[in-house]
Amino acid sequence: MRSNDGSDGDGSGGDGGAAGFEASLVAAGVTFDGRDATLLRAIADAGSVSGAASELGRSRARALSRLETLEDAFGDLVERRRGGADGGGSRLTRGARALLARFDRLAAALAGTAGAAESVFEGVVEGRDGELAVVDTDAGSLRALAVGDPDPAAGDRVQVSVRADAVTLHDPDGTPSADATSARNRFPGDAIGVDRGDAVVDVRVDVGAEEPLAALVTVDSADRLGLHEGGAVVASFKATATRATRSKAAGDADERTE
Amino acid sequence: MRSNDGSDGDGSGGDGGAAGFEASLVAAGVTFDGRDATLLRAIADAGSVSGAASELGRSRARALSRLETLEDAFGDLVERRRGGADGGGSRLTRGARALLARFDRLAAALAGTAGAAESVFEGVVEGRDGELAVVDTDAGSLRALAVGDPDPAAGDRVQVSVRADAVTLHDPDGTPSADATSARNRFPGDAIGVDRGDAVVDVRVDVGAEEPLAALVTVDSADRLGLHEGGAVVASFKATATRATRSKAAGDADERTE
DNA sequence: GGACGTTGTTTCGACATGGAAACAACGATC
DNA sequence: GATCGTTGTTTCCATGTCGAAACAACGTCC
Repeated sequence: MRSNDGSDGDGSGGDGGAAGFEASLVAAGVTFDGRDATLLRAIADAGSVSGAASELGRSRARALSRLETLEDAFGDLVERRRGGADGGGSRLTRGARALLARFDRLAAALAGTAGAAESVFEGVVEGRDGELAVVDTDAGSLRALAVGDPDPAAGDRVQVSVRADAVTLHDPDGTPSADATSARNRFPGDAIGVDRGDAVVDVRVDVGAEEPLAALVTVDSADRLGLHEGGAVVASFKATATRATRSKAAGDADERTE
Repeated sequence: MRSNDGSDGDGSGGDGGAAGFEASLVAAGVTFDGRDATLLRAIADAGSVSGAASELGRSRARALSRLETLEDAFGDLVERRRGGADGGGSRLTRGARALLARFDRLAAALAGTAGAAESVFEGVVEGRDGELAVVDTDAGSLRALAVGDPDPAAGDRVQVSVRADAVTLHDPDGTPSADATSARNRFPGDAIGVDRGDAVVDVRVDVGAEEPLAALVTVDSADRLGLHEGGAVVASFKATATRATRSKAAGDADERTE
């Protein structure tokens, strides 16, 4: 099992490179990326395609052409008016605003995902229960959502990932609530890393796997638990917040070239 | 507040289009995308760049050129050998395998995130406590991680998002555990949608906001709670699993064009 | 030494992308 | 009717991307 800290040194070059990643929406073979979002926003701000193109240092013909391509794939995005007061103008459709919102959410989700440490377990699927898979890992048996194409079947080697922000920590002597908590994956272990921020704490828990399980909790929670390095703790996370994907095969062919 | 079901009909065109989105890594102005990952994997499989290029229907010269560009940005990726047994060959470096792993994790995380319904609340930041923000929403006051660039400050209008898989449901008559649960955002409400799958249940909870809060729980949990449409339920989610980002301004200029 | 199959490099040509420029059309305003 | 500033459309040109093809170099194997 490995912990992946999403901000581990991608470098900071390039236009979108501050974050080290980019996300885009795809439909009908057309990609809606940050450049397209910028164009739509500039149109909304300027109230016209010509104003937006000028602002962005782009050719109006190309901007219009791009809008047509995007509209073919994503539906109407810009209402364009020729003549009239102000000579004409353009405004975003509801569809455009929805598309931008979706793009923003994707970007935010990615930023949230990339910024959140994620623990990865290696394991083997022991069985399936509908959308859930029971996976045997070094830390013990756990339940996870089977995702990917194709999703993992019994016997498959999988990688199980869980975000640090999905992990809840408990006092090992506490009485677990009888309601939803018994549907959670639970692992007792020892806190081997406790890094305090202003209001949140990064915790690493040795649950018996190769590498520690990462948890992100509030300072309030940590204090309430009396959390300290070396102390015993119980980590839990929902089955539905746990993902199992089939392990990828890259590198298997290396032995052939030796 | 809106719920965003990440799989809401993007269409299924294009190479990566089945999922409706793509993510890529960026370093030094160079983008590492699915096409690059496919090339690296084909090289590992074929044991040579020429074999890989042939398999992919690409020109060898371009594949080699692309590898050089990628290596300038991401470090050594392919060890290439000219002559020798088999005439030569190529193998992936550790760095290449790490890069592929990182790309896969990003893709998997995004797939996991996008496939999970996400509830979005509108709100205003009332105050900050280090990395956490206290946000006033229609559903009530909650705590969330302040993310984005710049991250939200007191007084900012924000969008608060929480994944359905981060939401835990409780019996309203149950005794909350005294440990970590009191650091959670908690909202009582009524289940207005209960859609059962084989092993997981999509639940929508009316918590008093404009749109319902989405939760993804196991069938076991739902049964244990006696969850049914119209029934009272308490929803909770960790502050550290909640994100607050500043609201975007697109569309504000629309009134100017009226 | 010749054969083999790879990497290394270059040239050519086709296609895609995108800015600059120009002409045409539109509808409100004066 | 003329003016204005937008949209609509087209052409031209420069740059970028990428496959096809060819020549060169390499090191093992026969």
